[in-house]
Amino acid sequence: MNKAEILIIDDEPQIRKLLQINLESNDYKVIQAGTGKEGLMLSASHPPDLILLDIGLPDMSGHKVLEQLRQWYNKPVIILSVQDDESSIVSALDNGATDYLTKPFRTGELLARIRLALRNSQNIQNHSSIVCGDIEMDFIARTVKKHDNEIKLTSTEYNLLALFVKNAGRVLTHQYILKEVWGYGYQSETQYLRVFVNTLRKKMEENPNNPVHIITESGVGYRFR
Amino acid sequence: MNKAEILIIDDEPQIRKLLQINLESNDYKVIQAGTGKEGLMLSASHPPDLILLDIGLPDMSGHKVLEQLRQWYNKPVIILSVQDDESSIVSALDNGATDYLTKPFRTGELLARIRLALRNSQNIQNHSSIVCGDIEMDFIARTVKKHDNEIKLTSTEYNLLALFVKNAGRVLTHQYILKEVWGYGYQSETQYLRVFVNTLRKKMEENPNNPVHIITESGVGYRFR
DNA sequence: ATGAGATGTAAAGATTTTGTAAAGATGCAG
DNA sequence: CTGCATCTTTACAAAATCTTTACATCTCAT
Repeated sequence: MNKAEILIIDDEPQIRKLLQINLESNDYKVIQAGTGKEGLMLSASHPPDLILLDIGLPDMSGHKVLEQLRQWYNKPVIILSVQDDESSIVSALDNGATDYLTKPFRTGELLARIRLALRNSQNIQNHSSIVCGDIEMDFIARTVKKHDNEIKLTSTEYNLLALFVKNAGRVLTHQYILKEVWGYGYQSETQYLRVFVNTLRKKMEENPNNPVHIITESGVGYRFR
Repeated sequence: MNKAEILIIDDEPQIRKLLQINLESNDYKVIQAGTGKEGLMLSASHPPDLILLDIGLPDMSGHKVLEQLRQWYNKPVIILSVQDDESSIVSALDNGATDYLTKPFRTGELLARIRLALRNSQNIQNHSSIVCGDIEMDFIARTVKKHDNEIKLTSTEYNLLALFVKNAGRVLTHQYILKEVWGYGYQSETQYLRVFVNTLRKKMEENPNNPVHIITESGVGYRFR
């Protein structure tokens, strides 16, 4: 499982720094924005898994930012605010905020509420599976189906196929694949790759002699489509 | 849509009265319990749509009530507490609470958080029992039946099977299972898992040598189907 | 066309992971 | 205290997976 990415939208650099340190030490990846506009742009170009949004931004109200975000973004948005104002809280919660914390907040509590929000968003929506022709991969269940029939893959086979599917269409070099699936120090073991690509083809392809999914790019690597 | 039913578990009658008035005037149906035991009984006999749970109960800790509730109840549980104690908040949120409000709370905020919780929970179904093929699990009675015959399971066996059933179809890693069933610090005791999976298979599977329910995913974990 | 380097394939061997039985330890009810 | 149920630990068997080897086949520049 990859690190969850959290976008902080807050104009106070010292708050951002504090949050960054705490979040990163809890194994989240942190992205930062100092204005509402910048936050909206960043979240659109590279959607994070959760957004921490300050209500008191210099360029536009956090309420406005939330409203715009919710037109398309459906992952958690936690509001941070110095305003301990009930109408602000109620309005934010009724307009799509996942939670609302008043500054100064306690770090432990914030982290717990982030865990909760991420847990909920993972269970409800993101049953993210990718479909590539007749192949369907479910990354949460860790299963692979071909024509709705489950294919049994070993752990390494699954990791290899997942790498291919996540990079469908692009050529992956032998070295890169070996590094990602087997780890550092295996980058010259190209024979492993041949063996595993072979068994994957036998399991997935209609005709393993004439593969349509795992294409070999001679001298370079493999490509999935 | 019928009125949503809210169960209040709180020992202070004046708080219950205050909540009742506010909730009923917002078109919720209110049920009340003055002790943890009573709350657990009421929620089991007639599951409400949301529970407001006080931490400081006379007969048992609200944390304990929450833990027992979460064995089968997966609709929102909002904690109300006079303790503005970070460790209590974190522990509640990490153990299944939907939200945590410190008394004295503002009614408008509470109502907004209730609306939010109900909105979020609408998509999730609440199962007090689940049927998986020939296996039927009743989370309230804590019993398991195979072809309508009750299977006798120990507490640990039951917890393990419940975890599997609740996550049917997805691969659960050894570490995750150990953490959920045995707790932190047991994450490397994979041998426990082997022993218990073995006994579960002997009790549930038609042919334990060729299990159809608890599938092993070598190198990763197990999967229930 | 040809041959060297790259890739594919099958299968044996090595290693890791998992399954199983059973003995020892623990805790709890009567 | 005793006996029973359960959990923990140990030892070994069985199975699955990974690694290695040997050789077949393909590709492409000459």
